[in-house]
Amino acid sequence: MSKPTSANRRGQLLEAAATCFYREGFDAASMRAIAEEADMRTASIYYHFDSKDDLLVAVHQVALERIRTATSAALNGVEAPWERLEAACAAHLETLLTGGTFFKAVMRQVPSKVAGREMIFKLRDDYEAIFTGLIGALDLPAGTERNSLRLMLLGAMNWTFTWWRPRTGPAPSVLATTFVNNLRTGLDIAS
Amino acid sequence: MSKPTSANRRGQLLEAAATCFYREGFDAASMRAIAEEADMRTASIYYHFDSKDDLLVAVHQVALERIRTATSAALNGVEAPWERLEAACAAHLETLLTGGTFFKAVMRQVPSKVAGREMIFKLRDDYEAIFTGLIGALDLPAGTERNSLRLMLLGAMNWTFTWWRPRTGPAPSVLATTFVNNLRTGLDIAS
DNA sequence: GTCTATATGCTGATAGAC
DNA sequence: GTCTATCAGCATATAGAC
Repeated sequence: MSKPTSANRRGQLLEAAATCFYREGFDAASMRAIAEEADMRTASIYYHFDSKDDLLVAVHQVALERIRTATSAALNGVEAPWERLEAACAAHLETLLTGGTFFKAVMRQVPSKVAGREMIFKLRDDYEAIFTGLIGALDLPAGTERNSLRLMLLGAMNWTFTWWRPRTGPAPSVLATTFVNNLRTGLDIAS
Repeated sequence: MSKPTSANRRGQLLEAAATCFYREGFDAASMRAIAEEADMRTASIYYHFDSKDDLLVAVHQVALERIRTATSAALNGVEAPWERLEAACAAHLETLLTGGTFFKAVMRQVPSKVAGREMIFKLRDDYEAIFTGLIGALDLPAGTERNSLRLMLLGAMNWTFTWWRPRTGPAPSVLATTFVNNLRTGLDIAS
């Protein structure tokens, strides 16, 4: 039982792949670099995964499953619609910014030639549906574009990884409160 | 005068590079593909640019200079602070979404190993300073985080290229109005 | 300015021993 | 399950003719 098994090496490999994909980008990350990060030889990867593209899809599956769980869990016991949205944003940003390289590897443009691209988009869409539900539950002014609102909020959040830095950046939960409050309360004091 | 000159071929090459960088991503775009797109041989590129990295920096220089000009021009004759912000957002989105592949090639994560990375960040920061100014001119509620507000708005806008599609997506100017109004007027009707 | 030809190294992936 | 060894192809970049 203490010998390497397919299962535990697979997880280790996924972590290594996520790290390399995040650090260098998918195309620039070589199978050799991933193997080294996972402390094995290049050929051994192919026992666990059929191809580099497969590895990218698998990283997305794990990452989006984890962030979906975290965001859903943050909603437990929160009742008011705006508080629920804020809780979900806090969990999303917390996971994205401080949850490890896994998520930063995933919240970016998908390479155009990857086999399994459609699968990756589906996984992402499934996760983002949580926010469609939360925004659907809000009592909004007549004529508010809920779809644009969701994309605006997700865009603001997913762009944070381009500028946020561990020590100097605002705490993810503070950022979530700021973003949601900027939308909730009007910023134009003259109106 | 009708012969190829350094100047006109250079521009053609930059367009070709932007197209390839956008379509395939920087790392996946090969010098061969760029050469083919520009209708020349690979070796000829090196007469105009020293390296692939140089080409990326040059694409950024042209793109950011153009979008800076467009956004600045949109402010002419607009006086009210919120209207100025909206006009700038409309110009930004218009250029980004319908101004050609140049801009979509630029508004994305910068590859980590590119020489001239710092220059690219500087160019981007210089452009984004326009928005720092516009948000600085707004009369906002006490305690509003202007920096977070800028990053939120730029994030929402720069993320649009991941989901916006020419025929089905909302017009850029409509999108700008929606984004700015979502911030300007409070969305929480109970407050 | 653009070409042909090529140097040199790295790529993803496979074969087959252990 | 992991290894060594290797394949075939493509990468950026250069040399030098025209």
